[in-house]
Amino acid sequence: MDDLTEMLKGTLEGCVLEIIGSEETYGYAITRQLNELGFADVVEGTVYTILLRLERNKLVQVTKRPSGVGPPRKFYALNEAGREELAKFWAKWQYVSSRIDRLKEGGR
Amino acid sequence: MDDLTEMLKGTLEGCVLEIIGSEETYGYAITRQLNELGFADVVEGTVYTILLRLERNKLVQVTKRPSGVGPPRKFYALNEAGREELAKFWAKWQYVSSRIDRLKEGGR
DNA sequence: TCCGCTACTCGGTGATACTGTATAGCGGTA
DNA sequence: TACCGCTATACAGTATCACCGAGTAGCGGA
Repeated sequence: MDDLTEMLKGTLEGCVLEIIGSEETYGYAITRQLNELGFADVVEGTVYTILLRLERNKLVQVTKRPSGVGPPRKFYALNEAGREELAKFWAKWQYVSSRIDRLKEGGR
Repeated sequence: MDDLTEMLKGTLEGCVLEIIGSEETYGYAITRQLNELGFADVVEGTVYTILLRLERNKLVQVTKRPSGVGPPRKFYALNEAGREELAKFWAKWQYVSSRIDRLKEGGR
């Protein structure tokens, strides 16, 4: 599948929120998870910018822990604001994707 | 529904392509159609920038026709390259939306 | 000692939708 | 006549986002 970056704008952050929401985890692992999910071209730099933004917007709680296999990891967990943001994201996604699917089916 | 602009990045252009593909039409009418579809906050300026981009990228054929109720209209129709681009857009949409839905359902 | 994997940071880029303003044709009305 | 509202397009500037590339750094194995 060729370049998906434009289509991921506005949704990749939500995906990261969802991943964090289901389990406390860190940037490098999130990148690997996204790759396995089918977003093969998403690289570390992209995920880290999203994570720093989430931190700056106070949607996550951050805990640094030693790794054993490399530098320390920054673990992320959603706080209350983060959970609200995630719910809003899925509401938007539901709204937008249903309307685009309707357009696709010629329903208008 | 609050601001959808970020989520529409990368998809709004495809929606415009789809609308043009189903019927030769013009900017103002496309805006009204998008509004009725549920994209209530999309305004003329946004659609015109997309149309000018499509024209610049040679994905559409343009015909100017008098209106009777106002200034002349620029009617847009897809050419062969436009139809290919539209097919690619729907393939990407299918790919991305199915993966996001899977993430949403916790399938990973 | 070097390489590869793990792990994070940060300045800069390109694409996209949006904002705001300007221009302009047409009909109705005060 | 003057004005307003609807129709219709264009365009310069802005914000946001994902991405790129380079840098820093810990750890283990060849």
